[in-house]
Amino acid sequence: MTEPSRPQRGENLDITHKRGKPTLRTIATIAGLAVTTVSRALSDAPQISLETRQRVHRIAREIGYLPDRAAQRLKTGRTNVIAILLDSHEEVVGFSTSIMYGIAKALKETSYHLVVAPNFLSTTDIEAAEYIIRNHLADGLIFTRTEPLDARVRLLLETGFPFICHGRTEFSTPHPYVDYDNFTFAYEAARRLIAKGRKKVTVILPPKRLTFCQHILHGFMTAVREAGIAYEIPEAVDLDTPAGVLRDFISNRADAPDAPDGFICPGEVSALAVISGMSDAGRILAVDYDIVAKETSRLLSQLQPKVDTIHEDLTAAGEDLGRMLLQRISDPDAEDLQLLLPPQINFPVG
Amino acid sequence: MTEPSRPQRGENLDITHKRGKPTLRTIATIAGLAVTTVSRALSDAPQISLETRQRVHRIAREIGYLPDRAAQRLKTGRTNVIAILLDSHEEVVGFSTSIMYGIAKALKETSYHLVVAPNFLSTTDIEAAEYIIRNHLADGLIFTRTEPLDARVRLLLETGFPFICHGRTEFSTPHPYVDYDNFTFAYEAARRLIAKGRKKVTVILPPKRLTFCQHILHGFMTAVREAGIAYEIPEAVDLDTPAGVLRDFISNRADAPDAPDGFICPGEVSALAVISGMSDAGRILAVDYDIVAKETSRLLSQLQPKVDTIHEDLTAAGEDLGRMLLQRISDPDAEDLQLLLPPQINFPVG
DNA sequence: TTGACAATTTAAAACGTTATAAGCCTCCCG
DNA sequence: CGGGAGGCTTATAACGTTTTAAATTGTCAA
Repeated sequence: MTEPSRPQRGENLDITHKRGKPTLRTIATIAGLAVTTVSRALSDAPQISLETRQRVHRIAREIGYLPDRAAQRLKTGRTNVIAILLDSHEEVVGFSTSIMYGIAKALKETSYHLVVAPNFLSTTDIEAAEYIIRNHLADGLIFTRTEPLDARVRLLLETGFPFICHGRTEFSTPHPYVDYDNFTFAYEAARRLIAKGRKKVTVILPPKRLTFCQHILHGFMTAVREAGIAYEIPEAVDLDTPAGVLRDFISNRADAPDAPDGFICPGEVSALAVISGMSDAGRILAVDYDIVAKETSRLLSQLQPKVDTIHEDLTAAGEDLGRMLLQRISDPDAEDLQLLLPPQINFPVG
Repeated sequence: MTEPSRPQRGENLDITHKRGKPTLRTIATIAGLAVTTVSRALSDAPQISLETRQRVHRIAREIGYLPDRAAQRLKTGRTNVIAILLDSHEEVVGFSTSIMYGIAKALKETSYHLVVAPNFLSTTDIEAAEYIIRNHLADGLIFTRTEPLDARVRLLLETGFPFICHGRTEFSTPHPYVDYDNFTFAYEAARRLIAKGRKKVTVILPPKRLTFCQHILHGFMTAVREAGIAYEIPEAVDLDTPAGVLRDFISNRADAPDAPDGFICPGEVSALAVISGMSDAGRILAVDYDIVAKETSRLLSQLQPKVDTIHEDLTAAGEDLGRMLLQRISDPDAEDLQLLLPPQINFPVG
């Protein structure tokens, strides 16, 4: 199978290259082929004979050849880079690490790298996106915390740049997204509280500008209206409120008349803050009040087993985001790039 | 100052380029200069006249020129990439997001990008580093959670590849690092507990293989010996123990004889787990026992103000890591690339 | 025997940048 | 007036890949 005496046409038989790394030329010299042939063989072009293709692949594997990203990028214009836009919100505990881990998982075995593009490259996050598009710093973009008429989405749709976001929008043009079914989360959470016999329910909403705030509110109100139960929506606090402020708010509210006894917390920190606040007011969890919380780690359910939890798997979401963005990049007309992930309900029986 | 009638020597006066992006040639055409000249002018080579340099810079700014990373990388061999090795440990809440944010902050305004290299590119984390070095996928490496004879550090020292780690090692060859002064943390934490009149102190240690476990133990033991106070070191649990397991362990221990009444928790989750466990055993924080905890967010002190906290600013650490790695890259002989960050003690007076 | 054709392989050019080595002036000195 | 010497600019060649077009085979019908 090996052809040792094939005529070597390369004028330079020195295999070790200046920078030491094997290149196409290294393989070409070894195989006695032209660089072009090696290139096409490696990309499995049908014009290259099967035997040659296999031989080239074998040599490449043996000498540990890896195509030079810079050269490929320069030639093809493709960067093989996925950028993730971090906004400065990231102080919130453990938020995007899981998502990034998931994305990285999806990118494993592909030639894509994941680069972190913090929004403070520019003054606003939209400018960060603009900058990346204009200068072709990536082939695709991922970001989170969408708004109904998200400026980033608008820009990306206009320019036709591949992207996927975690969260939906209200644009009429469909676009790729992965989202968590927050309607169902809030609906089931409220029903759980009602089933437990709570008399007045409430919910710590995300900041109003975010799309999923509406979804949660909608799910909450649907369950509340179905049951005809009392409720209230705090205006002074949201999920981004510092834990200490939220805690004080809750404890003050508990001391006032008609305090709610059922809480929906779409985040672990808020659940802990509610527990602290209620505790300050002398209320005992599972006795005086109940909480249903969304958790993205196993932290809350382990620390506070009396909290009913509904899980959101952000690592899985990240994996979907990565996978679907790659699809979008390779096929601009791809369908089915919208995914709504179902809540994982962990209520104990009874 | 502008020279409108300078002879245009380029044969191709078409400024708009195929891919639309301005290149050196675009500037060269506009300025009536050679590409080489533009290149050197932009890098402020002294051989180029000041006037030309300024003119070229101005044009570049006006048309929004940004050098092509791929071409630069191909030509110079420099990738302009910093890679951060994530290990799968990242489930732990909020760990590396702050560090990454800090690194990104340090890389802002430079030409460096931050890429996330999860260790599962390969089976072990050392292989991930090997892969990156071998294939020149980055100019420098950042990683965390070092061990005394860390395999990654050994490899990087041997190959001379630029890196910096969060945490120290015990190699005789000095290398760049940023670390938190965990000795002082543990020492001051123990002294605080002792000052509060606690009779028996304990500490939840990090996994033993990590360098900073020794530092914490050393600080702890120093304070304990100075004061001649009772202590114990739990063997069955560590900082990576799931919160629920730790909680059960603490509560069981509290029910047994000679239980400690002073806890050092070098992590927020462990502090919350200890509080839960002690609460299960009917013990009340600040009455029956005290905790001094390390916190990397403001979460714990806001939720549990009775916990004494010592702060570790991971964003700042990340910024130092980024900044110092860039120094190391540009000057292999740079000194002073070792930084020990002091604990920020937040004990209330009294 | 000669094209024609398919099946392979190849040479050459290009992507945008930088490094090397020249080039072209102008000025000054002998 | 010849010849450097500076001061500034430039042409050329690479980096490693892919693309376009062309060349080299062998095969087979006319």
